[in-house]
Amino acid sequence: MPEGPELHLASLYVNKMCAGVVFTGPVRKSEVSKNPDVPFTCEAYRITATSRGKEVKLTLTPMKSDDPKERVKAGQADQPMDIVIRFGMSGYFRFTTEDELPKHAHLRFYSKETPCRVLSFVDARRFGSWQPNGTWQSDRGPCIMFEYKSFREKVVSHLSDRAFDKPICEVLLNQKYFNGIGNYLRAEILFRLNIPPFVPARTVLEGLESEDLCENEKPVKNETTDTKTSDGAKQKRVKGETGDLLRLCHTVPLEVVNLGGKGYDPQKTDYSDFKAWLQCYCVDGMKSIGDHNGRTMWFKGDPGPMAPKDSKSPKAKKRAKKEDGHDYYTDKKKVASKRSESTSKKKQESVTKIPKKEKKGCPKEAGTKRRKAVKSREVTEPQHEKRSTARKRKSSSAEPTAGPQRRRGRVTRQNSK
DNA sequence: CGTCCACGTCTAC
DNA sequence: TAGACCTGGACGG
Repeated sequence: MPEGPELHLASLYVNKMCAGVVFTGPVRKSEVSKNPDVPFTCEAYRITATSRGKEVKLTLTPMKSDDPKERVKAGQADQPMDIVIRFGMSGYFRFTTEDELPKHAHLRFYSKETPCRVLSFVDARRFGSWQPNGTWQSDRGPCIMFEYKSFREKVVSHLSDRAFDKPICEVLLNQKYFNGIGNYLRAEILFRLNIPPFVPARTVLEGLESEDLCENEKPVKNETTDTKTSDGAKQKRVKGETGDLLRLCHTVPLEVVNLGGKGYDPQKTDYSDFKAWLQCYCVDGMKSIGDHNGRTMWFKGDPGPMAPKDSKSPKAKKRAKKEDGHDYYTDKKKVASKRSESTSKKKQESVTKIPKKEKKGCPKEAGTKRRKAVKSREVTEPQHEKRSTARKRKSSSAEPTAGPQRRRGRVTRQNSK
């Protein structure tokens, strides 16, 4: 469960489950983990957590002891220790009894209770990592959810950085500026504003103010914001009910936090609320192509000018290792797209592939009905906005029109040229 | 059974 | 800009 919202929900989970619980002894690591040992042991300590972007920090705090001398002799901690954890693609926390330890529980903290319980950092793929006595990774930027002001200022004041030469969808994954945004969030955010994913990032971001004028506005109605029609330059007309791109990098993740559940976690029972929340990522009827790093970008409509010509894919990798020298036959697969057209106008359509049957890789609803999207046409019709919670769930089964609609329009494609 | 795909970094040619 | 690093679920044959 890896994007900002999931990491934050994980920290809330730890604080809730471990409130009042006393832990004891050494912190234990699985045999198979290549991460460092955590040199901490204490007769009695507590655990609390905080999150920042895509990292969680656990703080182990020794409880007061009547006999400091004894403690020191026993090699016990008397000072708190912070452990900074990154979740990789599959990390999460679980608090269980000792005999219910989840498979892949790579870092464990034991409680002092008698049927003892264990707080585990579970990580099936082991892409996650931790650092004892750690600090927030220095090259990661401010948290998009809880350090919004500095996050925004940092982006706006660094637009000349070459990092912004790339397509906006790829820049959104750059943790130096967007700490907490991941693959599903970038799709949902760009979708809400109808921004083509492969448009140069700087083009989309320049003109945004370092201060979010939206912040102190009420529910903000159709605040249409003027536009200093005064010839040249940018006209700020941002804002609307939604806000600009940077603001959505803050509010959209918070929506997931407010869903409660566990965010992206197909195995979870309350995963359906999250699935119902998704409007674009893995949604039927949406398009998807691999970006320049081989990550799947989900979107609707125009891919934008910087879309990969020949959708790359780090797939097509390991080819038989038999022996035969000749096998530079290695890749093919999605190169299936026609080659037609060619120069002149960049008509896409060859790059975008619409899900034929079921998209692999996107978790199906276990047991329940799948989410159907408006396959026929894209809804342009204003629906009744009804924000609020996604408590409904269920959303009637056979509803063919339960999908994502709600186009807000107003793209604000500024830029000069 | 085998292939493809997955919420993310990392480092090496 | 490729791989490497991993496990496991969904599909296809």
